[in-house]
Amino acid sequence: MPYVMVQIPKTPRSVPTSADVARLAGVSRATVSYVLNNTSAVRISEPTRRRVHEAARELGYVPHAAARSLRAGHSRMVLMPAPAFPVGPLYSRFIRELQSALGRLDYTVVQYGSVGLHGDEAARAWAELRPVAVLVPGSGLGPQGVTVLKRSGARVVVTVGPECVEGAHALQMDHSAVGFAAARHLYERGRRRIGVVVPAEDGLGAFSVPRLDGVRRALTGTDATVTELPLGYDEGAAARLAADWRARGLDAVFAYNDEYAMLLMSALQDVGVAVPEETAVVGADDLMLGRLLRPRLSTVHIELPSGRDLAELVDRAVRDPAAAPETRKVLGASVVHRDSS
Amino acid sequence: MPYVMVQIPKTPRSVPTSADVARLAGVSRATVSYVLNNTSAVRISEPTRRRVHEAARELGYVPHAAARSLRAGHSRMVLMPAPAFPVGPLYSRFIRELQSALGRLDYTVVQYGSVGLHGDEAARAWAELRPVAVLVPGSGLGPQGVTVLKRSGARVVVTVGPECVEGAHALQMDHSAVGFAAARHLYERGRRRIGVVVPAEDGLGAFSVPRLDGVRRALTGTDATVTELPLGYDEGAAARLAADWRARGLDAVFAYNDEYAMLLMSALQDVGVAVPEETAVVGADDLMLGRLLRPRLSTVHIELPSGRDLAELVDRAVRDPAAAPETRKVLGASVVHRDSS
DNA sequence: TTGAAAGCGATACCAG
DNA sequence: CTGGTATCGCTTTCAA
Repeated sequence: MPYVMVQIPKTPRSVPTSADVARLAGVSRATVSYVLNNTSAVRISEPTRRRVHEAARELGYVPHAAARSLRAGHSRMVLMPAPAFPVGPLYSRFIRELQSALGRLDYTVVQYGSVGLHGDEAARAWAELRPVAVLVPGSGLGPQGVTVLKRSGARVVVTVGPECVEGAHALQMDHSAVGFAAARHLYERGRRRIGVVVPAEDGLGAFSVPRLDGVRRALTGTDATVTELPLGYDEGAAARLAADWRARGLDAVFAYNDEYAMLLMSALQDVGVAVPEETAVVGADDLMLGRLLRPRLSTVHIELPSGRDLAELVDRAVRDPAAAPETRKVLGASVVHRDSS
Repeated sequence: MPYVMVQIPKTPRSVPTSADVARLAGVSRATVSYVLNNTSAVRISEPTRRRVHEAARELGYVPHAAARSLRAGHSRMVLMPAPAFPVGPLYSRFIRELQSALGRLDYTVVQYGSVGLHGDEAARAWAELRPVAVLVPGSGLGPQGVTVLKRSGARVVVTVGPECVEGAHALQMDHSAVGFAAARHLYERGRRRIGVVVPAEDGLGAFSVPRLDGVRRALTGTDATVTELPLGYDEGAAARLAADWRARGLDAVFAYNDEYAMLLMSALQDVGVAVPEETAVVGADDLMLGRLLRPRLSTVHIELPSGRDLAELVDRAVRDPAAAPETRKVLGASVVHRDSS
């Protein structure tokens, strides 16, 4: 008795494609596509749908995103470079919010690990993935980079950082506002010889330089002086800085952020410098831990844009790429006065 | 006089393809591919190479990754889900190291923002990108998920977390070792009624539960007791916990990590509980800031695997996917005894 | 040394 | 309702 041998691969050699599903279900590839995408333009009979779903499940079929977006000519991938610096709780929360908001709008958010890539080289690497939108925190993307991205199909480029770049939307987070607020606060409380901590760590320059500039801006035209204080994030460095503190004659310091502030404040106390009497200390970021030290740390509370807002901006821009790039200033900086200043 | 109109698009309507480059350079698409990929199998004349490069530059040509990997049948993308929890400095450094090490091995590392996706659903979403390797921190990936990923072409799946999953390599980071070390330390110092802080925050259960288990494991068969202490990360919650502290009669607490430890220690001091005399406090993660509080915070120093090691494991496994999945225990936990215990 | 053409996987049009 | 088939951009034989 003759019979037809139907191959049922027990251990599938290669990854199943829609053609395999079609074969197993006894239909054409087109039908598979219709069924799995719930295409409303065509009506497929219920038994067929069932067979297709069944076959897909059995084979463990997963559609091939590359093939799909190649065919479609576009994707819904939003790309951001993965941060190259130690991320704080603020930024990390911002990213999570953004991801979840974009996810709800049906975008796929991907952080691209571009270590060692710089400027336009990085932009090209991102462009290879043909993302529909690119969000770039920090500086480092020039107009060239924006052009590369747009030329390769990105409908939206948003910079999230200090600068505006031609052709890109900008969430302008002007960190100089942080330094500005801190300096104003210190000046108003009678301080005149003001130190500004500048972290020695790499990758923080994008934040520390503007913060320093903000301090300078706040104090130009006054009788106050500004002194840069390079500081590495370790106890030894802090102790060395504190050792000859009195020789510097500073009566206040804006310490870049709360962590550096705590480090320095602690070192100052160790050498007997009274905080705030002799030297006022102000941090930034309003970390929980700043409230626990004694004296409680004064700080600059930073208001980042909500991830939802950015997600909406992206979505709007994707739908209407012709619209003029928006530039929005989005960094609230307000001093939280506690006991260290 | 008839002439041929050569279109030089001033504002390119669509994104340039290798065909456009070929046209502009006056060669075939094949030649473009050879030149741009430096294919050594064929020798292309220098003038031609120059013309191709010129044309590519002029058009701002960027190859299409999807098309390429579709044709090639594989990619060098390493995918990891983006963390859904607030990342600390340890983890963030680990990721950066890993990215840069894999980058040097010519992989493209991508963090996939899978918020709201769970278990196998997430695995399917990842599989659509056809990554050559998937690194999954934390738990949440079942054997099903591993199967889906492998079936869709992933040559390597590595879990980085508490569990081993069938078919996947595992960097087993057994956080119970952290609790274990802390508990041993406290026991040896004569403490018997030991509290364990369990963060109320979402997403931390993957760490807090094993840490608690480790404490339990260290103390079974002894005369010590273990008390769970749920705690939200804010001053109010800490104050409430501290308020009726003496009623609990605990003489020690392992506070999940340094941040919760500092929060709680501060609250205890506020209500007059002497640390370490009345209650010893131990944190974990060995943050810089723990050394700044007084008393200086005892902590469990955690040794994460180096990103380079993991990168090498991935690379080795990609080259030889047939090899048996390795399971490596990689979490050093050692107590750093300071003044709070 | 270069060009023509097949084909990777999925989709959407047009016939049947 | 369902099945061929052209197509997306790129690589890679095979011929010329």
